[in-house]
Amino acid sequence: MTSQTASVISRFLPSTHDHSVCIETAMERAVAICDLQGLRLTPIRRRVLELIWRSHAPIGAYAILEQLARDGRKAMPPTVYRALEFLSSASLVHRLDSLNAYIGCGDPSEAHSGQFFICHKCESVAEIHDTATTGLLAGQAKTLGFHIEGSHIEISGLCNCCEKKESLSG
Amino acid sequence: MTSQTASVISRFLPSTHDHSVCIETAMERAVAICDLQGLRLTPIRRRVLELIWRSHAPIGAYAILEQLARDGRKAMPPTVYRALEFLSSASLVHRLDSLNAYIGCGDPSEAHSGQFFICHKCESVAEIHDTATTGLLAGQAKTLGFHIEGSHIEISGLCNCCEKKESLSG
DNA sequence: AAATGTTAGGTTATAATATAACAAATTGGC
DNA sequence: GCCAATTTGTTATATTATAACCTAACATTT
Repeated sequence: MTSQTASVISRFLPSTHDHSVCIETAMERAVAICDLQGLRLTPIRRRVLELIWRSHAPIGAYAILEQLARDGRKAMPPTVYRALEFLSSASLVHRLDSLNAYIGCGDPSEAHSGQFFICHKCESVAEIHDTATTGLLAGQAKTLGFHIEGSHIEISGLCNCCEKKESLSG
Repeated sequence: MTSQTASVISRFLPSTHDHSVCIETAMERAVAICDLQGLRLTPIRRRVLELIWRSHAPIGAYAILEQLARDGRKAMPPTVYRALEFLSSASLVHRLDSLNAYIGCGDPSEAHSGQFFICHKCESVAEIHDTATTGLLAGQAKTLGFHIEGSHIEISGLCNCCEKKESLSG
């Protein structure tokens, strides 16, 4: 019954997966894309992106700041927010408004705003890009007389893994 | 092509409409619903709700605080946030995460999270409740192995009225 | 009336998130 | 090297949100 219109950008992965591979792949893609698009992935921006990917869960600006401090960099908030703005505008990361936090995007090939499923227990996130959903919303917008420019679609709940744990302890 | 599954909770209204009617209707409904559900719409909560409705645009907690101050109340932040939590949980208002602001809900008959179309120019908001959209997302959630508990769907762009103005000035 | 429980609101302080404004340094093109 | 543009540093502050503890109001039972 699920439509064929959705591309899954990131799934819920078992906690056993080798996340270092995710990070490496993401960083390589980021370099390639910035190269292609003439964007400057400076050391700070690169490091912030890497820190976001290293965090399994969405990470906030000030948590990133702490990590930078551990690197020995004495970064201040504007530094981080600037890097986040750059990365967001390049779709290398997405901001999750419901958490005031950022998550890496595995498919930054073009500007987009995905749909996010956020587990409020383990804080893992899956991102999809479902054109059927955006199509329906576009239809509704037309009816309302509204010109869509961007969207934030964040669904909260429990991933399978956490739901199982809940039912065991319940 | 628009589905029949969407109920429009609030539309984009001409700026000429008599908003005092909106406010009165909303307040009467709120009283009725709280009465029915045994919820206590205390003076502060009532006043905060009214202030949210009086604002045509989504309004933030500190703007509400200022308004309360003009009433002569010397309210502090927790007072407002408590009222907002009460009103949110009763679906009398919705929080718009993308704006850190609140908007009144014209159909608080049951707990729900709607879909919001937010004009970033005039700041007006339309709310719909489209079961086709939520149905699609539910299908995607099933595929991902995710148990949905709530959603925040916020679409930003321009309402018809503002789009016309843009094209004139452009 | 006194004791108790429950809910709402008051008060103080501070945490957490984000940006303005301007100065300095770095980069890329010439 | 020099210019122009971009990026980063720095200081200060704005904005949003909550913790923790106290008091008031009211209802129920004793």
